[in-house]
Amino acid sequence: MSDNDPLLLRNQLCFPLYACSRQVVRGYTSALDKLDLTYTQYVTMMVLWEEGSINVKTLGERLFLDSGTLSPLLKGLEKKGYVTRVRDSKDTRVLLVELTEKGKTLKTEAVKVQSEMKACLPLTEEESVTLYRLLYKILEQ
Amino acid sequence: MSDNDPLLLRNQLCFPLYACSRQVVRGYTSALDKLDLTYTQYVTMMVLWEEGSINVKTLGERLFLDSGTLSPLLKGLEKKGYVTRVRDSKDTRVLLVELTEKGKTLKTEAVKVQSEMKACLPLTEEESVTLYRLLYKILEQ
DNA sequence: TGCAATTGAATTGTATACAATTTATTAATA
DNA sequence: TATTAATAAATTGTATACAATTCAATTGCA
Repeated sequence: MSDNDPLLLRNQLCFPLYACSRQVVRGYTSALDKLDLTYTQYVTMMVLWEEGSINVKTLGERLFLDSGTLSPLLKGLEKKGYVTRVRDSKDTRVLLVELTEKGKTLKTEAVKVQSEMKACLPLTEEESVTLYRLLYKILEQ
Repeated sequence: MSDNDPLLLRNQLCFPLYACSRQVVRGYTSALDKLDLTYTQYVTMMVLWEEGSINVKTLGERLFLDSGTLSPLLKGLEKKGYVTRVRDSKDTRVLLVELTEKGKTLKTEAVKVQSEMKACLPLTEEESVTLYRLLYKILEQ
């Protein structure tokens, strides 16, 4: 078991990525309790706060998620009263997801969660930018 | 909707972390098919290739996972014949997980998967080191 | 020693992820 | 136009994650 054994967990890049992602999502989970949102629902709402309304396919492209994840998730958001789900009359295959007033209102609370979470991050502004760029470099490959 | 709106998905650090982690895990998933391992099973095996045997609590500390995830996962690895699960005779609360011969043998194949995956990463060696350090800085907070 | 507190796994319940398949609808073309 | 191909969601099935609870065993200590 040498230190440069590529199979050691501590020599892997994928593992801290995987563990760190879960840790951050876990951190958000408790902060999001007061909004009655899970982390995945939260990022979905973020797209909706930006777009107002969006179809499932486009939403999936933004979040790198497919309908297998989004279909039940969006039904959950509808049940909470944050979005409506309506078929596009031009093409009934397409489902349009739209913010309700209640969903729009939630954004105010979300801003607080966001700054709260950002304050937890033990990185300088410069380090955050570096991390951000490296992650997108991988994502955009 | 201004560009410096902190709630925009593109202004978040958590989102690329979350999306990137899933993308990398998804990449491993297909490469790991030939080993009959999922990604989480793979990192578990990595700890075992390093340690030989380990109890569930210590394994959980290494992987940042709890028994809710590990208990069924380890049963799966046992069913595949890669590990054995035996109670510690000194303290029967403790479950010892140990590599089988078949499990040890698998490491040879895993080395190939590892170099295959590393080649896919669009980062320079220096960038990888930077990313690694930033991720552990967050993980160790 | 007797028993309350602690500990280590397992279990329960909920919510993802995601590959694969299915269903309904629309587009394309012979 | 009649089919075939393609597309968008939904569904199905499997495997995590993880909080919360349970269960059995061990420790601490009055």
